[in-house]
Amino acid sequence: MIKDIPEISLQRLPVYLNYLKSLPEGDKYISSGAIAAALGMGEVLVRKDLAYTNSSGRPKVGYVRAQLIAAIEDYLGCNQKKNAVLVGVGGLGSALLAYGGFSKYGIEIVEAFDSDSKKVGTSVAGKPVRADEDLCDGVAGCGAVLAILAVPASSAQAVCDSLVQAGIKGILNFAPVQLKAPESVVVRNIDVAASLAILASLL
Amino acid sequence: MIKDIPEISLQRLPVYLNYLKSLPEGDKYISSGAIAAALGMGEVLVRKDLAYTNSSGRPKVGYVRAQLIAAIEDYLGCNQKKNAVLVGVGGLGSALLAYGGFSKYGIEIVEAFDSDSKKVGTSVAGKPVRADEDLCDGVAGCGAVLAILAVPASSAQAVCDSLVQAGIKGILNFAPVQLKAPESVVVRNIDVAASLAILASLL
DNA sequence: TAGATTGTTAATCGATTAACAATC
DNA sequence: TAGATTGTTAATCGATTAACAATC
Repeated sequence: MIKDIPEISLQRLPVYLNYLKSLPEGDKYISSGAIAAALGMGEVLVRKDLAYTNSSGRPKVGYVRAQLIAAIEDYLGCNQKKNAVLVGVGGLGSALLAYGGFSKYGIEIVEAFDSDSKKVGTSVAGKPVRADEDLCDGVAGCGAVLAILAVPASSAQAVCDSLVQAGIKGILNFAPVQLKAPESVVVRNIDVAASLAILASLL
Repeated sequence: MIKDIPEISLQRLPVYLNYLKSLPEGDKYISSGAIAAALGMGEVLVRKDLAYTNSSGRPKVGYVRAQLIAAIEDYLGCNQKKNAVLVGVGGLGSALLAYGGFSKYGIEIVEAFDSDSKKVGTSVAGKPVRADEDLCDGVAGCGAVLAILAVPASSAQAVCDSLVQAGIKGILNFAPVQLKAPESVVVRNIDVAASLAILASLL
């Protein structure tokens, strides 16, 4: 699914989606200007972003809110169920396993992996924790294409290699390391500490 | 501390920092080309970014690794101790309270707040959990300028208002809502589910 | 019809990259 | 000296914004 959308526009789609969903049921129509004002951005930008999702509005009235939500959800693939695995059942990993927010994007974390034999065999938030060694089998078994990497920086690259080997196509990495992976595998990073530090340095 | 650096360059500084720190002690010098190759970016970009930190290299040899680390740390304010509070001691909040990664940026989470009276009075990862009502006093008492918002979307705006009232200047928001705050308060968002959805839609 | 709003084309702005002089 | 690397200026590229025609 190669998309003709700048990644920066893509990143704004969930923001629109959350906002549109938060609107009262009664609001049938919404204009790009209203969205822009609520989110603090330019209205042309909003229209351009929305245009990528194949949604369209009516001059004078705006967009039908329900249609717009459906178009964004469709574009983001919320209706295509995707399985994910999580590696690293520490504090963050456990919290993500318990987090229900992935489902609105059609994503479910189905299995977790950890190197700690004390955790292996248990289940967290109803999801089985398996041994790192089972990663390849596990990924194949559950048909996961996505992985969340929540292990310490020191083991992140090794786990990444295993995930790639197992056939994972997208990795969301929480370890503060630049992972090396083939071009065919998409890696994105979230570094919470760095994000807070950046925020602090803007004050 | 108004910085003459594009935020996008600022965001790359922690990446350089992590990489430089990961290098073996023996490596005294490092060139922009080597950094660029390791991180998969252009070498001119690396030099431009590094130039913002007031570091400088020597033609032919490169940068002194230790100096570069010090310059980036200094620029990011890692040497100025900053206190943060965390609101919402759920799974994610607890994980962040236990996470040690903030200290390398000079940030410490000193107190937590939660609306659940069962949690109030306990401590998580050695940090006291207080009632939401104590937020204003707590922030004043510990001199925090930063806050991590890890409450459900439904209460995020109300907590944000309290944080602003309490004098917090920067908020890292994990709830999938666009917070309204005065211009003088910097808000940045991390939406893990949206990040994974975006990643998925790039596959 | 007049006015509001969309969608698109052109202009601007900012970030990245290319070219190159300086220098060690 | 020759070659590698920095730092900066100019060119390119991409994203945002402005202008405006289309339309309901």
